[in-house]
Amino acid sequence: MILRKGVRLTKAELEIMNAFWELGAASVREVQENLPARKRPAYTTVQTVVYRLEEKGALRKVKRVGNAQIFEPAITQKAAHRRLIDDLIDLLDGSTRPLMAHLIESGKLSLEDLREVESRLMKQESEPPEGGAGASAEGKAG
Amino acid sequence: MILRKGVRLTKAELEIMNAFWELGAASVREVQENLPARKRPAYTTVQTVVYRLEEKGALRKVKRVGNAQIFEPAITQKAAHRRLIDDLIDLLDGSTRPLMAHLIESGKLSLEDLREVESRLMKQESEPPEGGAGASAEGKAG
DNA sequence: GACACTCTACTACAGCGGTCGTAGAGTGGC
DNA sequence: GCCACTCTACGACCGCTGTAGTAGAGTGTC
Repeated sequence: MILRKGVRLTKAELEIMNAFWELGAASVREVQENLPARKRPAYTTVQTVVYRLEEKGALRKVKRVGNAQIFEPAITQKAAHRRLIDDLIDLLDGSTRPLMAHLIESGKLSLEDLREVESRLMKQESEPPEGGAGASAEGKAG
Repeated sequence: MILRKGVRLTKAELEIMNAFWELGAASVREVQENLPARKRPAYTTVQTVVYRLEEKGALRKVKRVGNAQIFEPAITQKAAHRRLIDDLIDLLDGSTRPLMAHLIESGKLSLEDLREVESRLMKQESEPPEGGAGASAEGKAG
């Protein structure tokens, strides 16, 4: 158990990762061109972030095409989101109450959402998970 | 309308703010001594963070006692939490789905929580908010 | 084999955040 | 009025992030 924290991604990194999760495996060039024009940084900016993501273990090199390196995600979007959410809950002292309360007040959560979630929860309670962690494609390769 | 974004607080800043929210008005010294021993940084570290919080508008000076400055929160804990949550949702592309899904899977959300939230939601729907923003004690004093 | 083009590798830099030290000003006690 | 103590004011440093430029290596085409 213990740490297995995964990778913490910043907003810009997440932007890049989103492209990879969409494209699968891709070159820096492809990713850069896939970014929405409004927030499309210079090629080398994307390149730098991609390299840092590789160092962090969020991307991995898979092959070369011409002289271009092709990368693919080494973590799932879900895992990345999990990390973000866990960090947030940590900041909120581990309580989900303020979170839920805010979601409701801001109208970001509808009754429908709730109902769906609720039914999932009930299903889960009758059929609890095994380990607790639920690792899948986390990437623990050093 | 428009921005009204409030203040973005980091983990360390939040730690300090927690002390202020607990203590009300306090000096740097009081805050530092109130921090749990494990994560109690040097006095000047707390001081620096407090000053930065004042610049950000999260704290304000209220008086002096001896030669010590007394600060108090200029934003509510709720507002700070709101900001954190909004930022997260933004990172999740505005969708609360992954958030809810994760909360359930991680067991951080119980059926009880859900039920409570649900009843609040229903109450709200029959009695919608007035302005939309719902500002309270946000602190817009220059 | 030379050229144009692309990609990599490296470097740079500014801003923020976390951390702290030091010098000097202010204050209270005697 | 002097001293010890406390607090402020300021500066410093490092790591991370966002952003980008430049030099040079690699590649495909003639």
